[in-house]
Amino acid sequence: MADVSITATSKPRAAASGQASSEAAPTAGEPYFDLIELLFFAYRDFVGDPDEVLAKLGFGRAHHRVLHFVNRNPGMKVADLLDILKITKQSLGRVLKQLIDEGYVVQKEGARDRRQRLLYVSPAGEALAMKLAALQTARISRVLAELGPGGREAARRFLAGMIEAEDRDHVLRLIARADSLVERERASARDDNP
Amino acid sequence: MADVSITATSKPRAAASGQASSEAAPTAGEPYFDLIELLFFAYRDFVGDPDEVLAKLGFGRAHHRVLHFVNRNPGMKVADLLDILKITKQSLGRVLKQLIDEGYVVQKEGARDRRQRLLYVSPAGEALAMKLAALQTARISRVLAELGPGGREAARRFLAGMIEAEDRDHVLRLIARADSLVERERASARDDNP
DNA sequence: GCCATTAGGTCAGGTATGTTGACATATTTC
DNA sequence: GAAATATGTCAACATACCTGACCTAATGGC
Repeated sequence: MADVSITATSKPRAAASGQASSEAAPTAGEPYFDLIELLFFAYRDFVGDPDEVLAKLGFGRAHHRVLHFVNRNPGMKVADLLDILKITKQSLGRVLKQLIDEGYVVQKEGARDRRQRLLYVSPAGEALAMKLAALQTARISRVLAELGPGGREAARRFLAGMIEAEDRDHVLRLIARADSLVERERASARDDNP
Repeated sequence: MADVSITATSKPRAAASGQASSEAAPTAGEPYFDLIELLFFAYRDFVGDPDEVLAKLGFGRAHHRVLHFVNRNPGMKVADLLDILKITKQSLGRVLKQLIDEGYVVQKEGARDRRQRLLYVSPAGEALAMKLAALQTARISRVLAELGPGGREAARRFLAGMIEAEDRDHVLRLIARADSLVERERASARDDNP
């Protein structure tokens, strides 16, 4: 990003302290412009790293989301994915088909319910998903190292709070369950006694 | 979001503690899946509030971004906006034209350089921009109230750290400068002695 | 066993937002 | 006067969404 020089009304002043001038809390309805804009820029760079890798494979952000959640929730149903991503079946169908055709995702018929097409990542799919997660983790790690102890918990609480109240518990459960799911998958890969 | 029940490998276990099981720090390259996913869900809900309002006006997220930055940086050049949004002139042209045609943004010829078309929000544009910012601020306010003192600064440091290092200083300057710009605009609207 | 429901897939067509590339016009700068 | 700059525009295209309609196969209630 080049310098953005506002020419019309710009006059020399205390501009550019480097750290956005802080702690003038938006008491009477003053918008939190700083956090609004930081969230915009932070999110863009956060998804930017994976985007570059994906573009080389002919994939986009939509493929990333599908691959990510399937990797995190092996054996999930198509309907679960639709629910998490909040997109339509048709939209999911297109990207899912590409991921399957190119061997990153596989479907298995449900054992109890044979209508279901349970979703799993292939070894290549897991490798890609983990590569993308590693890129994002690297960015996060750098930040948390700068923030020191408590930074992770603070970030987590802020972000969790930003989630729509109605969905928040579901999301937190999803994250917790996925953690234990992946752990269980690994255990049963080492040793067939989950 | 409905319940997402993973049927294939799911067995009863310590799932769903409500608060994602914490503080098992990703030491040896363990991805920060929790923060990755929280960022995804938080951002989606963060932009979701404005999206609803915008949809009723026939606008999309692209219009929001343009309107937001013009509101925050009155008198900015088209080139500045291209630089912030990192999109092409043609993409910007389409949404900018709509915002101008519908009276939310106005252009004025630059005084020093008459090639420039400096961008300003109209009163209607400012009202809309502030309405959208208020929605996002309401969400943020609720979170910060839950987090207690220091929450805002922690969130700001986390988000600022997530921005690409190369751009970070520019963004922080942009935010700081916009704060003082808006303040100055208001002062000169009250009293013609900036 | 019949039938409604469910899980999933697919066709057809439309919108929003982005892209490249090529030009055009006015203005400033050297 | 020529080169560079700020902006706008035309044309064509790609992606990622959407709505609506319709299909198959399997399940489950009765």
